[in-house]
Amino acid sequence: MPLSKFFCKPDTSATVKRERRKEARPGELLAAALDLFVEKGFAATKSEEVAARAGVSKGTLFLYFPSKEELLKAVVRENISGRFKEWNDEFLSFEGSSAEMISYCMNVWWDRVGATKASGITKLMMSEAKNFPEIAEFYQREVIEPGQTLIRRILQRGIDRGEIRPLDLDYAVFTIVAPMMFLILAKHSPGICAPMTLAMDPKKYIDTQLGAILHGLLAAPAATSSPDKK
Amino acid sequence: MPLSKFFCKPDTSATVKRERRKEARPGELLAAALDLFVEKGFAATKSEEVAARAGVSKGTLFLYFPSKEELLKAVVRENISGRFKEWNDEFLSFEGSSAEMISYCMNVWWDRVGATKASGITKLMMSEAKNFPEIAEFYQREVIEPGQTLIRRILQRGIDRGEIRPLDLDYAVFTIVAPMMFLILAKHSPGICAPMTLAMDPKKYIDTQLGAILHGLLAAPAATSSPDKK
Amino acid sequence: MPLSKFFCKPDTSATVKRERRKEARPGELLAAALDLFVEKGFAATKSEEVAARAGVSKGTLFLYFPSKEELLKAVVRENISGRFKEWNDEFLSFEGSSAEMISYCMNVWWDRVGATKASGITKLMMSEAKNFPEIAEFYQREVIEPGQTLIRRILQRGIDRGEIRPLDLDYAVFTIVAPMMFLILAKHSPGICAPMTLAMDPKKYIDTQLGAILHGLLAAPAATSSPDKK
Amino acid sequence: MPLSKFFCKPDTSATVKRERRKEARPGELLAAALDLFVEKGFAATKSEEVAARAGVSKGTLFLYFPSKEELLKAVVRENISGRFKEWNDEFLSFEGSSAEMISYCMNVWWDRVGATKASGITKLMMSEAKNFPEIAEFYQREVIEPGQTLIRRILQRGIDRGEIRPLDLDYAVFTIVAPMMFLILAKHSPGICAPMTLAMDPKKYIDTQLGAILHGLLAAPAATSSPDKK
DNA sequence: GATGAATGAGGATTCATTCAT
DNA sequence: CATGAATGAATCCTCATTCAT
Repeated sequence: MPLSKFFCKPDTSATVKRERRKEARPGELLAAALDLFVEKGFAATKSEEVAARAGVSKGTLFLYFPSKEELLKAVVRENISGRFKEWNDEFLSFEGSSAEMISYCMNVWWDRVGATKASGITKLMMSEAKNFPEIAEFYQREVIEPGQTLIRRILQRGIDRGEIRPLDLDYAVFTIVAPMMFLILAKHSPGICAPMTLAMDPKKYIDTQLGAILHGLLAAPAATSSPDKK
Repeated sequence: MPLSKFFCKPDTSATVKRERRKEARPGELLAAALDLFVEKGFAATKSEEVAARAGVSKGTLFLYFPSKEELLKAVVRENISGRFKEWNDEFLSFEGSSAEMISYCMNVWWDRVGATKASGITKLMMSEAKNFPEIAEFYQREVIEPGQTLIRRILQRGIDRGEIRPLDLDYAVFTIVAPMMFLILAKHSPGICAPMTLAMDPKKYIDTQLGAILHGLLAAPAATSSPDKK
Repeated sequence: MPLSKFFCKPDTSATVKRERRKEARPGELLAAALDLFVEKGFAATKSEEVAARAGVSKGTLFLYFPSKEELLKAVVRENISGRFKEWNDEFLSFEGSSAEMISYCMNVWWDRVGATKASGITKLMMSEAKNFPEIAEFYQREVIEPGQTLIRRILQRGIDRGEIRPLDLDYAVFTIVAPMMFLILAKHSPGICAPMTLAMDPKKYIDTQLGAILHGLLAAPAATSSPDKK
Repeated sequence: MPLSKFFCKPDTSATVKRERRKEARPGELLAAALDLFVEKGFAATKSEEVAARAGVSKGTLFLYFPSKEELLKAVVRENISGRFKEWNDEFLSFEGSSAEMISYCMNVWWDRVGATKASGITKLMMSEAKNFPEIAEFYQREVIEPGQTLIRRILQRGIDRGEIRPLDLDYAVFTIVAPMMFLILAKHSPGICAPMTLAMDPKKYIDTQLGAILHGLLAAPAATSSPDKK
């Protein structure tokens, strides 16, 4: 610890560059890796590309991650928020109707996950789960299970309060989950979900789906709805 | 299950089998390639694996397809049903209610595409579209656009007949499409959609989603819920 | 198995080249590897060099050996003759004097091991034993132990017959072993043992050493030999 | 064990230790390098390991030695005793019998070289001479030639005095040299010379070999054994 | 001086593709 | 036609060396 640390004004210019970078490196590399793995797939991404996108050289990547595969693991670990407990608490104290709750749930998910880079992880797992069972299992435990549990609780609460029809929850959760997955696909694989000509607005999509999910597509005279049309 | 199964006498002589195989080679290679590309991704699949699964040697693969990439193109081309025109006609003459039509649409799609290997193509495009723009464009043209047009027509017909609420069709089609994509994901990336402990029954899933999509999740006192729309 | 095998005269020209080579490859590669590992050390030898010396390309090497390290193991395994049992039998039935036996032992060792490529293995182990303990252990078991046991028996027989002075056999074996090691060094590390100007003749060296070992360096009046000189 | 150990007061202040170390750096690096080069070979030793063992950072190593290869040269240069002239003088004035002289020679060599780190240089040259001809030549000139000349003189003196049988000196020197080389091997490549179960005592080994070399292995009735020579 | 973060040439290994058989 | 041995470009990864701090 050089004395300059005490007597000089805190390093502003030059000193910073190297030292600050050192701490920033792993993050920059993880971000670059996430981008590229999501964009091109794990196998099709060269480690040198990752390094280049992070603004460093090949060698530097391996200074921070011992192998490309460990980099992938780190990417997944890094981007899996352990935020489910926090969300759980948030929903435990939620006071509104089930419709509001579901709406809130999907919108919050979009803002905090779907719209962020973290959504790329799900896209990544879609392609790579089979190749990296160990990572897939981790993803299962950290994301899928807590997520579905959370949604299940929301629906159960709605059923208990008489706001939601009694449903087979095993399948009903997918009614909430499917649009989320669809949004991720639409974001990361444009052209797979919609014609490239349509620039989908996620918030509008969520709104529309909420309308369908909550009230159905069918027109008002609901009592008579489907059976006897013709 | 082709009709030939019922009308032709079963293959008897070995000679037949062998000659049959020779002609079947490209098809077997395409099938093997589809399986593996879907399972492990294009880049992570070795051409030798494809050959091995098709029961031929590495060299033979390149006898039928000039390169791994051409093989991918052929796989996509081969598995894209040009059946949209036929389906279109089927729906033009459909006589039931919109609810029945949507239900029929999803179930037929599942039987003819979702449940078959052809569904792998969609999974494949999810991962590889970015890497093979040429193929992606082809897929767009041959699958996405006709598919969405078909669904659009069904919904438009429903709106015209007063069976379906007036909707922004650009987004409403996703209400039908999203569950299909979700099913494909659930089939090809188990563990991404649901906990591995749940063995999802696709037909039951379709049924449940149809219930939600058509009538909404909310409980009976619907009279007050839908009117405010519009 | 093509019928040509039975009806055509055995393939002499073209057919041979490829097929014969396939079986010859591993041997050619092992020979090349032994040469180079001995010459330059394991770490300093590039796999491409090994391949080149065997007259094939880089890739071919890895067709036969999964890694450079496995190649090293194979080299050691290949060159460690399990000939000790055969030698043991040879010596069990030996009829001459102990002097003859020791002389025969060293000369035979030189002809069958020292003068052959197999001697390179010992040179190799001198440098690499520390880096590859697994291989070193194998070498211990297959070479060192049987070899020393054999020599021990020869000396014990000589002592029993009163031809050899009673000796601490643990150390006496080295009297036989050391010249062998020295010959290997002289062969594989010229300049380490003798000035480069002297082209050592191994047979002559063995003879000289046998003279020294058996009769000592000191002049004839042996009874009075060393103590009271000067 | 330098005399300073006995006459100087032990280092007390930290400052001293640190400054001492600064000056000692090159020496510590050379010592570390010798250890590691001997243990693992030149190519298999990483410069960072050398630095670490010397307790400094990678960068510091290159502050003192411009390259890994220069480090090797320095290691060899540093550890080659220029003591041959001094030894030569010692032997010129030696008064004992040839047997005593040879015994003294080997024991002194062991104490001053064999038992010290300097012996590693010989081990190092065994492995690396081929890769660094320049260093090998230096070693030749500085070690092999003076060493063998010294031994030659001892033997010649013995022959002249009638204590040693007339011998081809070119080969007779090896009778003295081989046990030395063997000791170095036994020290640095345990398991190459003897079963790992035997912890060889160098002094005892030297004694035994002297017995063999001087008097031969054969039993007493020597009168008949030596005359046939000549 | 000393450090250790960064570099990039170099070596191990893979795998699409070729081609002699 | 079919094969699979051979190839070598491409990729992962290492490590000697540099240089800003």
